[in-house]
Amino acid sequence: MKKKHRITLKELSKHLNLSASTVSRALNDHPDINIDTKSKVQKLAKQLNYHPNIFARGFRQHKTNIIGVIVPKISSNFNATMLEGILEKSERMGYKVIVSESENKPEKQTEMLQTMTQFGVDGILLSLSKNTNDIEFILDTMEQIPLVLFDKVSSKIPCTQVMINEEQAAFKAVEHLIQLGKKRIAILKETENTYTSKQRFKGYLRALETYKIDTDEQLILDTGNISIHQGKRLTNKLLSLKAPPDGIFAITDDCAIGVIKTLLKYNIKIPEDIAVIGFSNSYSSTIISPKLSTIDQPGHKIGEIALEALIAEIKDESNDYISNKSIEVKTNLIVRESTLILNSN
Amino acid sequence: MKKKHRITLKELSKHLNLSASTVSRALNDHPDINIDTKSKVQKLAKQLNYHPNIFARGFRQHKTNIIGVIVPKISSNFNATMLEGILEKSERMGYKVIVSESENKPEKQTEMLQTMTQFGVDGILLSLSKNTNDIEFILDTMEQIPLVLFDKVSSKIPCTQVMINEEQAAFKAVEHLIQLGKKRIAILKETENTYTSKQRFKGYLRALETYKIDTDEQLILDTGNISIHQGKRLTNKLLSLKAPPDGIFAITDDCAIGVIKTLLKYNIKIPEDIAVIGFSNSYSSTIISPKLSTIDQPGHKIGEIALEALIAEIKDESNDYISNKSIEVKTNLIVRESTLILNSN
DNA sequence: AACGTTACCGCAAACGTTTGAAATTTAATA
DNA sequence: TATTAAATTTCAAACGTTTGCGGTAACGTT
Repeated sequence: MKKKHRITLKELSKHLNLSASTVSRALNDHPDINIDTKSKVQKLAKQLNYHPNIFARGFRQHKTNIIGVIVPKISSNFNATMLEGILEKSERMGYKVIVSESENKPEKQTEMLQTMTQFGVDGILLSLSKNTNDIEFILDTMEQIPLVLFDKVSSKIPCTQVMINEEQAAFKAVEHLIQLGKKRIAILKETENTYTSKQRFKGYLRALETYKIDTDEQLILDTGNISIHQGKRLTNKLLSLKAPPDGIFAITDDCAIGVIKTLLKYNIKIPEDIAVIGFSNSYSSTIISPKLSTIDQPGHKIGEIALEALIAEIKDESNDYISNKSIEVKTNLIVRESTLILNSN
Repeated sequence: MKKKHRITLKELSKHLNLSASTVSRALNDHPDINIDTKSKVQKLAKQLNYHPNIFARGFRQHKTNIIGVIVPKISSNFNATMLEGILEKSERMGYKVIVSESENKPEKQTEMLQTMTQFGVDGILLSLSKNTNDIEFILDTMEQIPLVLFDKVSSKIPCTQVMINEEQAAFKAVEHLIQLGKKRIAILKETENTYTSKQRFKGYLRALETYKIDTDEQLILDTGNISIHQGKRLTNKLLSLKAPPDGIFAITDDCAIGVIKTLLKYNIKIPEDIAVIGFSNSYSSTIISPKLSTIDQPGHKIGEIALEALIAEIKDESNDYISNKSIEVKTNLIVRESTLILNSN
């Protein structure tokens, strides 16, 4: 299909009997240009529906006003929510966003990182894939263009990172269980020491310690690929214990849903016999019955803040200063039926 | 932050003692170039990590290899799934994708359409916002660049469209209910005549007609904003009928989930007393208990096909030929607990 | 009247690549 | 060997914009 002819600067300048440079400056509100000519130019530009050729401009200015976003999986609701935040903010800041997903494969992530830099994005927003062990390439691209990590971050990478305080959020979740009167609280976490899993586990431990509850190895379970299915499996394991738990903290909502489903299967009362809490405030957590208590992660906000931070770095002219601050976004405990014990006084 | 120097065509050509044009052609596998020089050039290019400046190229060639995608809401799981299909396919075809969402607001949609064309995308993939009444602007942009509609489409817009056969899918759903022995089947649809709602309603009617079941106005309910909440409300309405239904077809899974929740509240047996079927095969449909029967829409595939169709149009040199074919993607009936009647023989 | 300032505008180069046409080399044919 | 054809390479222009620098005109100041 043939594109329609689009009016150019030169043509515009001819219409006005001005030089292209003057028109360019007028359009860009350069102080050298008389206010009257400015308005004249801008008026005609609007009239003729002139729009600068973004490629000529980008070509000239060595910047694209495009930022790249890489997430593990775009169809995960939480990632999509963060993306919304990013999109909304970027639009307001005059940036375009190109997105892609690593499918949680480090190779794919490397590949995307590469194509994006090659493509010429001004900066990259990255949420780490699972099993990102080889940091090399990320460090490489960081030398080329600004990069900020969000959500799935790593302290090994020296750049600004935007995330929630996982440890504190997990602490809140477990504390909530304890305040319900629960004493034997299990945690379902990941085997691999992802940043997320590790931090949430730390929060779990600190909560127990704070409230003087002994940890019990039997109540600390982990699995490779945390999911509904694994939630079910681990719950079965917990139930076969001589002293089963009275509260379960699953580090993802999905896993917690698996927990609830098998608890229901055995007619175990939730939360009276066993209370359950998840993490994420996913949509499904409101569908399952009993509704799942969980930790709300403000995805939208994380996205917004990450984008802001990245743009700040893009605009920062200071040479190869590597900024390195962690920005933590607050979480909220959301109490629903799976931990809601009605006062029976 | 300062970007690293990237090697250019000229520099590369100097290294090789060749002209820039030869190098350019060698890299692009032009038949004029000797095979030996080609390989020599390509080797050094790789070695020096040469990558063409995308903007210089886009500038020169008047194309960007970027395609724009606009969906109503990116955090809707189904949209995200289609996006995955688009991303995957586009990557393989050498296109970048920039995405944005209209938030189901026609004004926003128009705005996005505009910025994308201005930006210079090679084509647009659009899933229509609700209440898109003013088609004017879409028609306008269609004159400028190729555009294909997907999922949320409209027969009023003369362009190629990729979608599921809504009518047939709805027919299947209702037929399934009928084959269960249900006679009084209600439908929960949208008040506004969206393409989707209208087609699904047609399928409902055709199924009843095919199986010689009279329609009953009382069983045809609609609501403005179809949702869990509305599903609950409408179910209450249905249950207060003198002759309540024995099957309910909700045109979205969310709505169907609302139905199930209130049915459970009144201890109505699903599916024995009332069977329920939804539409979409959303993640939640597997979370709710009983698990929801539904229609699977192959989102991934729709995305892929839509992208293919768009690229075909982009590459189509024929002038302003407006292609106008509908591509229908097959759906599958998914039977789960909410319509699963065990044979009691 | 001569000079310096200021305000405004145009010239021309530059960005990195592609591409039509011309130029050169090589091979093929008479 | 001369001539033509084919294969390979180079030249130079072009794409649309921005920007350093130089130029002009108008004005105020000595």
